[in-house]
Amino acid sequence: MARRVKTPPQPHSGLDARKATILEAVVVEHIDTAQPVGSSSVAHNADLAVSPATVRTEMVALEREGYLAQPHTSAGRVPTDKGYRYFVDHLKAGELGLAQQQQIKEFFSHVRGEMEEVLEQTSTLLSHLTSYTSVVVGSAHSRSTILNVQLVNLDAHHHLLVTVFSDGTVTKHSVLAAFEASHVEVTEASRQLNALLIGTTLDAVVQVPSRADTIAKLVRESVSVLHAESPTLEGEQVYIGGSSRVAEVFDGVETVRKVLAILEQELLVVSLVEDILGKGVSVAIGSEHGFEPLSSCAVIVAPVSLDGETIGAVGLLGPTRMKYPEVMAAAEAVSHHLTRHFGGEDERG
Amino acid sequence: MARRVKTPPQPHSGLDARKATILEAVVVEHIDTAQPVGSSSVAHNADLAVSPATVRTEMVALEREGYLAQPHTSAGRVPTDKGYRYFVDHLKAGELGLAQQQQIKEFFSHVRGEMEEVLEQTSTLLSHLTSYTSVVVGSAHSRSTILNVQLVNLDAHHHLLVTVFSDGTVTKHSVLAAFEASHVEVTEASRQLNALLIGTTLDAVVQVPSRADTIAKLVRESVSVLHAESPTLEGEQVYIGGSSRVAEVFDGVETVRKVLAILEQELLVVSLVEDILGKGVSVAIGSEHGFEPLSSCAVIVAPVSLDGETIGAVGLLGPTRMKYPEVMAAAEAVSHHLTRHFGGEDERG
DNA sequence: GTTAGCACTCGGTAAAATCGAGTGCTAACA
DNA sequence: TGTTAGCACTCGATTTTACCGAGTGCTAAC
Repeated sequence: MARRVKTPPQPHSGLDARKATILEAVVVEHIDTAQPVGSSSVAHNADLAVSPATVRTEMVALEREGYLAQPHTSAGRVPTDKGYRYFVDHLKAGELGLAQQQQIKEFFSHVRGEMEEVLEQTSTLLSHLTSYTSVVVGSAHSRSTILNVQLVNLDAHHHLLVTVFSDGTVTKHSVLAAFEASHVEVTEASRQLNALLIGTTLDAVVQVPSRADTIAKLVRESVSVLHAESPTLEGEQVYIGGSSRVAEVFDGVETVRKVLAILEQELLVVSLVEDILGKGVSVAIGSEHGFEPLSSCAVIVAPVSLDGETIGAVGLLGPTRMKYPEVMAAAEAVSHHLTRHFGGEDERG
Repeated sequence: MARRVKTPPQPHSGLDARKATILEAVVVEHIDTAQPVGSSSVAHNADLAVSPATVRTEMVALEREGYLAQPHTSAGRVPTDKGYRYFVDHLKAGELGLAQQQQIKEFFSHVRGEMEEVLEQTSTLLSHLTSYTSVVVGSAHSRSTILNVQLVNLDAHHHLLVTVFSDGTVTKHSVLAAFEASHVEVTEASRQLNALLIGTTLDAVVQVPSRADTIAKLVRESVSVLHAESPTLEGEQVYIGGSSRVAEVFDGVETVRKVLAILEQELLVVSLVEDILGKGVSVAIGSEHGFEPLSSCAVIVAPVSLDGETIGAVGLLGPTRMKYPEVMAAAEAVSHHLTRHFGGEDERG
């Protein structure tokens, strides 16, 4: 699924302390106000003991180096993607508001149910916490082994193949047979399927009986249906929370439309998240991810793991001028809680 | 203000032929242009052999009777909800474009897979067909009987209860036991559960064994987990297609936000659709459904049935000035095809 | 009942005027 | 050499004004 190479964060050259302070001040204020930031407010705001004029000369330099941009002459400065990147890279560990910590704790102490439900509710939680749109991805189970298979007959021709995997996921597949099969035959086929499949993974090839009787045909049909499962499509669940936030945090109908259109395509969302996914909390700003229609967005992703393996991810999507510290902290906190939730004392969905 | 002779408000039925023609012309043009419609364009457009002045007098009457409204003096007229209602009620059977008929046929001849997937893809189809946001609801299965139950153990304490219903749906529930249970015990519990539950419905109470051994405890735990299932929440699937359309067809960020926020809440959507659901294609315009935040929307709903019973619905959501004829035709066509698809020759998900 | 004629209304648009935040530059200063 | 005050200048945003014209309601004639 993940195709593109991730661009490693540029090792930023210089930027002496004062330039860094100024850049940070610009980013912070612009995130807050959504307006271009002028030299005087920076001079006041940050505890630089310098005049606006000095700030201005520094800003010219920052602009030349690509950290800031000017919407037009005689306007304040606005951070570029590169500016945000610097800001994010030099962020000290974000702090999460007490209220939000409380909310997370509360949520995870009360939540219960299957993994699917937990993930779905988590996406709602995340969007409430951050007021951005959230994306929660539960990864595919193609590596899991089969714990149990059951062929259930609906009527003479229609059967349902229900498969339980070791990671707790369950799939069902219709098996439509051209021939009639009795209840007894289906039960026997079910038994044989279990003998064949238990312990194997989906992509493992199994030896199917070549006999021509009803039972063998049922078994063959079932196995082939199971193998036909597209490994990419199935099992990769996507839960999107707070899509209405898109209309709040982006301006411009066209942008809103584009972002919503992307969110509709779950496959795209999955690959986007997986591209960005790194070891800890990862951020893709503006054009850093390859998705042109999302060039005005920033995406924050944190992994969720079980037994050391990444089994999913939580993500947040907002404008490039999003509240990075809080949102990154929230993503990290939730990803931690989720990891503990699935790995730990509780049921494993 | 000059007081005129009061004419008692006409009961809905009235509207002589000419008024009806004028109203229809206004509705059609306003749906097309989104602009207030003036008397002269109506006089031209509709094949009335009358002058704009006459149209104007009629419009005054239509306004007095509540079918039309004026955004402000010296602007054209705009249909009210009542106006749209009249239009819809007096619509002759809508005709569907050939291209769209083709698209539907194509879709249903190729689509396959479980009901869930079909419904999901249908929602995408609908939104493509109509360029509005679509809602597809698959109704709950609480009335179905249980065909098969399987208790699978993940490890000593975690088990998974997988239930197959006669309508082809499958549910899973985690069963977390405080005590250890062996593979053999779980298998036996599974067997007993099948004996107990096959053929019953979810809300039927079953006699559970009162013994204190591991197997009996597993059985009791499983049955209670199954009964704990909220009958409203489970099984009622909602698929929303083309939510990005919201940003296209509504104007005003606030409206977009509100509509998206509603769509996020699946329960609300289900109850909205079920409220509107009638025998054939039903329409709710503006404030006709009780949802205040959707007062600028119209919703079109058509039922999907299996064996004479309603098992779901397809819906379309757009602004009150939506293209009723086409959209109603599309909803009807798709609902028909779906009904046939599930009832007929194909697999039944 | 219908229509032409007409004065009137009022939102929308465009041109003009104004404002002011913010800039870049220069010259003086530590 | 780096910093700063001073200053002229820029240019988007806002307000003001003027104006157009689509569309109306009314009236008087057909």
